[in-house]
Amino acid sequence: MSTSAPPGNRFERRRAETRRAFVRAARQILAETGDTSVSIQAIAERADVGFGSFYNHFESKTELFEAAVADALEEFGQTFDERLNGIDDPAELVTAGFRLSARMADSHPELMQVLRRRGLGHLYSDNGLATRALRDLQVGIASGRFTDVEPVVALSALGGTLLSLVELRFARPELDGDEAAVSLAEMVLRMLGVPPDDAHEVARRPLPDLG
Amino acid sequence: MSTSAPPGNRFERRRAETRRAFVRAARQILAETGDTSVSIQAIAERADVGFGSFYNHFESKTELFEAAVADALEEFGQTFDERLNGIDDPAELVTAGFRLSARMADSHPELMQVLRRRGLGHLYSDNGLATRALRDLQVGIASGRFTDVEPVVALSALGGTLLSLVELRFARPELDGDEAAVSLAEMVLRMLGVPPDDAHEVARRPLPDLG
DNA sequence: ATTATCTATAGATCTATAGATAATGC
DNA sequence: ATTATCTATAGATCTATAGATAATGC
Repeated sequence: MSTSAPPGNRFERRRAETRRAFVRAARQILAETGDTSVSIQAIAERADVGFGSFYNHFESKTELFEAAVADALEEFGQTFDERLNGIDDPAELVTAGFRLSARMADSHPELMQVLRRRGLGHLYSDNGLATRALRDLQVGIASGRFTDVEPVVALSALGGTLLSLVELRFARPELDGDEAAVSLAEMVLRMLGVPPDDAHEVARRPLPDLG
Repeated sequence: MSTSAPPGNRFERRRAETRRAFVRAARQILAETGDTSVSIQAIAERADVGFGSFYNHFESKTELFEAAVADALEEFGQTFDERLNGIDDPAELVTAGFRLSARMADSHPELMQVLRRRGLGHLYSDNGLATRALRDLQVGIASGRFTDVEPVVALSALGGTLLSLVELRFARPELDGDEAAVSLAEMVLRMLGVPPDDAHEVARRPLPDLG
């Protein structure tokens, strides 16, 4: 039983590390300029990895950037899982998710910029995030917490508003992010059929430590 | 008084036409693949214009694609102005705007794909669309039709949900677009503080011909 | 012995410009 | 006479690969 080593032998780990370096560099580029016409050479330099290695891991730049977006979505989803587990009320989950996202725009700008630039295109792809959100929505509908909504349309609206919050955080950094998140979450709860009074209260309920 | 000629002499019109050809080609590319790393040569070919002409109009590809997005937003805004003028109730405007957008995803796919790929980044820039939406929101707030919302946050949510509807249209073409638009508009109205019963009724009210 | 990484490079492609051509104004 | 467009091209850059090197497995 090894103490901390990831799976695979040293060879495979080394290979995986090179791949990760490429993905990390691609994520940085997506976050900073979003300009995917950058040369493979420039990406390899940023990754501090030999140029030719690229072809051991990816067939094209497109493939690399796809992997980078998937990686960012995965990390975002995992952060949600870690921070929001234990919240049972779907309405509270929405609020907490929005507030956490606003916070992450400050604490994890690189990750959130990727989301901002590429998130919309993955609203309905079957990444962990969309699946998870749909499940939470269905729980809320089944329990009667959410009413008068169709799951797919609600997923659409939830994703769109979340992205617009992220966009708002970056476009208007002078605004109070948490306040905007609470305000938007309240609106989204009403949208999901939560009575206005409840929505107001739930959105402002103290939340577990979001880290 | 000339019959149909746009402003400027023939020279200027010819010049303007070349520029338009570039913008049109750039819009097509944004709609089809969104891959802005396409070569200037390829763009010029698609525009059926000499390659060197590019530099008479734009300093860089980025500048061209910015112009292309602005052009699409402008056209979208003008379509709204044409089709939705005469609708006084801000709540009805929201519904009509959503339904019109869903329809345009079918009738003007090229335009709407540009919006889908680049719209989020222009939610808060001062293009005619955002300005117009903010004005309508403020009218609604002033008249009491919309309640419990902050204008900027509401603008954010409105833009995000609209984009998610467009995304939905393209990602799930098998769904009934108008139905989804009505359903989402109803949710958005609740979000804007319209009482659920009203929201249900208004979203389904017969609308003036949207063309 | 095997396999990934790295370096070097051929060939393809792209950008930006210079100079020729064509269209229009006056 | 003026100005935009077009063609041709120099120089820069990029991609994809071949072959050398380094790291690890067995």
